[in-house]
Amino acid sequence: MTGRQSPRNSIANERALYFLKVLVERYIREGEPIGSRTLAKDSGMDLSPATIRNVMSDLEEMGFVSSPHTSAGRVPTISGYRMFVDSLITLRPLDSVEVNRLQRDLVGEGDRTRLVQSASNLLSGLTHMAGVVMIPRRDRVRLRQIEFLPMSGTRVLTILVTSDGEVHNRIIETHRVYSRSELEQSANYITRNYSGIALESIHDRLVEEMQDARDGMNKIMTDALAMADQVLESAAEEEDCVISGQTNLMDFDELAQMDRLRQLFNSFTEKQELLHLLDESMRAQGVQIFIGEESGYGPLDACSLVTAPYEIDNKVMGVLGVIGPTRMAYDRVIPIVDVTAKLLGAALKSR
Amino acid sequence: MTGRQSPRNSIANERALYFLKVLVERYIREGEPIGSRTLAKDSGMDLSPATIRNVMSDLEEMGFVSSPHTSAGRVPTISGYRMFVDSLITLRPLDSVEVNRLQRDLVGEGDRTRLVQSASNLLSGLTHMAGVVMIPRRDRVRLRQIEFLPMSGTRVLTILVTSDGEVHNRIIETHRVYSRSELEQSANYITRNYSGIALESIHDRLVEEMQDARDGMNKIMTDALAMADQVLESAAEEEDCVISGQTNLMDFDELAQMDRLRQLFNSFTEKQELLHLLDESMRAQGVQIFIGEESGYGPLDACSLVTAPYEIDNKVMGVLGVIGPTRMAYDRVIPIVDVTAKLLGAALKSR
DNA sequence: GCTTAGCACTCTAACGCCATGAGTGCTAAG
DNA sequence: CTTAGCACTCATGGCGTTAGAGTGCTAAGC
Repeated sequence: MTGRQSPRNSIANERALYFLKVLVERYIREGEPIGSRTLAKDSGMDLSPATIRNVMSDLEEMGFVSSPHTSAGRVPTISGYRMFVDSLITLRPLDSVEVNRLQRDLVGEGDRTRLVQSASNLLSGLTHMAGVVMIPRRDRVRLRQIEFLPMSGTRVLTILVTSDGEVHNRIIETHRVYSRSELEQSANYITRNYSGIALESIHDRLVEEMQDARDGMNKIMTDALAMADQVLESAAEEEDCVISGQTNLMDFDELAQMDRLRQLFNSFTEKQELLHLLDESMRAQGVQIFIGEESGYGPLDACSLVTAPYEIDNKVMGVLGVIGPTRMAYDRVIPIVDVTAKLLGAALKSR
Repeated sequence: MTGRQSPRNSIANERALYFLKVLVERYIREGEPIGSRTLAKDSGMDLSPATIRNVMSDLEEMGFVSSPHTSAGRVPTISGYRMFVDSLITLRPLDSVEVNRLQRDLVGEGDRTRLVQSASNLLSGLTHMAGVVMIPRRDRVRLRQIEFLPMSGTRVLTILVTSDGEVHNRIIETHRVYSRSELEQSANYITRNYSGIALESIHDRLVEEMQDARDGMNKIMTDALAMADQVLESAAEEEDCVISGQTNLMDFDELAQMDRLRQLFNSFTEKQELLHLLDESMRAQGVQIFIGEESGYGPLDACSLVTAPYEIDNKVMGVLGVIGPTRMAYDRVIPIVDVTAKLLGAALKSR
């Protein structure tokens, strides 16, 4: 066992990592396997290709690069990318002009939904990849007002307004026909007794009171409470995310296989698993990166996901990010995601 | 000029069209150019390939078929498809079991939006192509109720409920801060004076009254009317459509070129032009078909669009349809679209 | 002991060539 | 009008060859 074979010398190792950095940067730019000659020139260090070949051999042994076939150059492996983004990367932050423009594009959108949508658009526009913004389950949101309006037959339109100005509505089937004034009274009762209370704690109180009402044979009350509970439920389950610029992904030839692409697009429609992933990165703070199979979600195998939580008053409200090919310009994407998250938080706050 | 060259003989012509029918049917099934030998066998008529070749030559002259290159068989042209669906096609209607299943899948969805969504899903599921359902601008819909709720600062949450139970809301910037009771009064005023009136005629009345209020220096009133007008506007512009099963289209190799596909998918996100097309076919009654470039809309050049308006009480409410490759099983798709339109109409009525 | 030139080797991508076969159009005979 | 026969065209796929890029190894040089 010589030192050459398994370089534990920290200096040599550092140099190898420098070459890894150069290799990844170049590969991200060009998209083609990097040969020793190319890397020798690119590195700026005056070394011959032969030396580089030795280094590359080391890097391969460390699992950071691999070659598609005998006579091709090297490409980064997932661990290579990992090492790159964790320790080697030189970020290219946005300059103030760009930040200002971003900010300008983001404010002036009154509605929360609109704001989120435009944040997603910005992400996809800036990166030429797919942007995604998760609309969080707001857990500190309170009930503000509830309305019941009679529809045809036993149908009732229920409207729920929350403290942050979101409006949820749902059509509900009741046991008998209620008059307009009956419904109005019921709604007023509930608004009076429950407004200002956090949504998630209302349910429990409702069922409790429903029990009481049932015991007292108060059928109207039971129905009213049940209606409130239903619209509450539909308001609670509305966790969602918006994705934009999906079609940008069709331009990357590493994703150009129809079946892969199809899976990917389907996962954008399903959203379920994606939400799960985003949910996970809500706990982390700052930018988080899933490279290739790291996400553990099949359709994203050939992709990377760069996310950042956005917060209001230091409280995490949701996550946003970018989906693109594993070979993406991380040095640029990371600042973009980071800044957008901060700006979205600010924009939401000043709403 | 002999009779052969330009066959105006109606009998010969009829036979030629029969062969066109067989050719289109076969081409739709197999997807490959049809040669004279194949067609001779397929037609069931005891004729030699040579004869068929003559007929094919006629069909080519008539513009119904063409050959991709010298030694390939013939494929239908757009006019060929047109002739086929207009005069030659033998429809394969759904049997009652299928209709029942469809009906069952469609009812039980209370919400109008949900209903429309599931109709779209059904269309794409049944046809393995993309389903689209247009949510119509309801022009006979009346105002039912309006609410103004104060938000932070000068923001006001406006909620508008229409006679058919749709809820629209929007956050609006006002000139000064209004108290809860001021807003309540304004909303009550508008609800009292305008409920029961068709949405589209409200705008004119509002501006009229706004004029009067301005003359009378009644600032509160002007603001209230302006708010109502804004939420009205956003309710009016919400013409939209849902598309599902887009990714199904990736399986058709005639659409497999990335750039085309990308255009197509983008057009699904933009929707603008698509809505225009659908709007057009709202005027027609019964199933309407746009084949290839007939739609006059670039991204759909390689596609066909099969639509049918759906109606409630003989009044057209909207359009639904299917988007797929030009080479689609029209004999199956047309009945599916037709029946789904009827069922959706019925389901919406019994809402 | 690291660096490097030299060299044999490997593998892919591109190219040209050719054979194959499907299908045509035309002509002349039935 | 139908059909057999025939020459012709053209896309497709297999095959061998070449060019080029890049590697790993060895032995010499600093």
